[in-house]
Amino acid sequence: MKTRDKILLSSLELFNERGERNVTTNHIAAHLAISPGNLYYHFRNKSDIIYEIFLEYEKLVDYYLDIPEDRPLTLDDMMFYLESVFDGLWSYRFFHRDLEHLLDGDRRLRQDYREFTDRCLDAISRIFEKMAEAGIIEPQSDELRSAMSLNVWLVITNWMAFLKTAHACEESANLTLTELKQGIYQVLTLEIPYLTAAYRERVLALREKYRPQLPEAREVELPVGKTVGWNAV
Amino acid sequence: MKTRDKILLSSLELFNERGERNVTTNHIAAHLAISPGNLYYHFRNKSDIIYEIFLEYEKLVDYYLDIPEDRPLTLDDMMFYLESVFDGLWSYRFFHRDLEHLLDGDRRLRQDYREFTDRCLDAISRIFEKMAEAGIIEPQSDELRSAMSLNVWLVITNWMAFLKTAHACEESANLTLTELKQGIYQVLTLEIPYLTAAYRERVLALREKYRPQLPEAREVELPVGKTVGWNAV
DNA sequence: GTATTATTAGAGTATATACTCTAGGTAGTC
DNA sequence: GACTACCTAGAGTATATACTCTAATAATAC
Repeated sequence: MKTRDKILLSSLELFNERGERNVTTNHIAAHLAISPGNLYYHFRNKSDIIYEIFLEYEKLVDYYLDIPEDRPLTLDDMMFYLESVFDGLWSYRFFHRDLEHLLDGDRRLRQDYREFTDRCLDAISRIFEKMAEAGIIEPQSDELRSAMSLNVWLVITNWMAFLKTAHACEESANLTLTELKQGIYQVLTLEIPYLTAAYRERVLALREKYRPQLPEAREVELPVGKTVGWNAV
Repeated sequence: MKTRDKILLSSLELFNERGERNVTTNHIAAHLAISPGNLYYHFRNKSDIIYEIFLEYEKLVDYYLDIPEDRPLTLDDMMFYLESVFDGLWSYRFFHRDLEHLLDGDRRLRQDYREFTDRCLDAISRIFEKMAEAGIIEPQSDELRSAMSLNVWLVITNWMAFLKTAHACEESANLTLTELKQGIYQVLTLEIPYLTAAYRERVLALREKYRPQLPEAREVELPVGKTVGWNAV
């Protein structure tokens, strides 16, 4: 593999593990056992590395969210979208973590990210529209669909932050893809009231698969008698 | 005012304006025209300052979310909760911005914040419960109510980040309280399908008051023909 | 007044971070 | 073999940041 690609790969890996804020260009170089000078031969600065990684992320999500216009959507499609989006979120999880700071440091990125968000919101809205056409959910007004889509976006993009801050016990350490995908449970919660009678039971069954499990570690840690909070029933 | 209080006040102000990451203890001291030594006489370190500010924030929100158990809830109550929570969010807006990093730097804060989140989620859930008792929304299962409350929390706490990243045009600069409160529109969107016939129209009317206005600046900046994205109808 | 305590100034330090610069190596081509 | 384009090493730098230390000053107690 070319050094340039190795730098991108290692950067992504370190960013995801430790957070962009805690990874310096020197760390990246050290991790690859190359010199800082070498790294800076391939990239003008740290922002450039981040920007290139964003372009990959963007490409991936755009690919996932390409909605077929020649056929109706199925439940399988919907689950594929959800699974894919959370996979993408996982692979580039450093990105939404320090988003605000990243955008403050790079105008291009800010502009591109805004357009990216707009595209995603349009895609979510379009998915809802086609789900209504397919009889999975009741049709909604454009306005409601837009607002709903935005709520879906907020839940999706911030589920990880919630896990890391409110949920994780120690040091926000080892989060798993499985835990992340419990966000699908939350997204499907948003859809429940709009489901048609024909599909309601099937979607609820799918949703059950993502229901968060009570983490043992946490229960042990809590004082006896205390509620488990967000997960309590 | 005592120097100690002045430090807390200035820190909050600077953190809110520039983000915690961009404000050093030296900045705070300079802003107050005191010496770094003086600042460190009053606080052991930067984390201590942040922690004290968090305690204030926590106290404020706990006060707002104190739910009266001796009478039913009204629509006015609900709007008061929403307005208050967003006011609090505004006053301490630096906090949710760099939350993850702040928690990584202070164990006490991590623990306290987790308990704070749990309390807030319980409060939201309790509000839904009492709104059902008051006939404003249809009653829901415990499980659904918990999941809903969590979604409400996600929307509330991340609405500002959305505005700053996806919405703001330049440098995520001047955000106003009014814009922030458009988050109420999003929260009420979550409630719509559960509203009872008796209250539906009234809540929808309240919601309209918070509907986001198309920002002129943004439309001008966009290429002709491009959709406005999250706000498009 | 004197002793004690609380407060403040301000120079200074250890560490880190993004990034530069020069010199040299390597691979392919004619 | 020499020319060229690409790649790499590694020491070095300017700046920043959180924090310390000492000495001086103000406030208070007795």
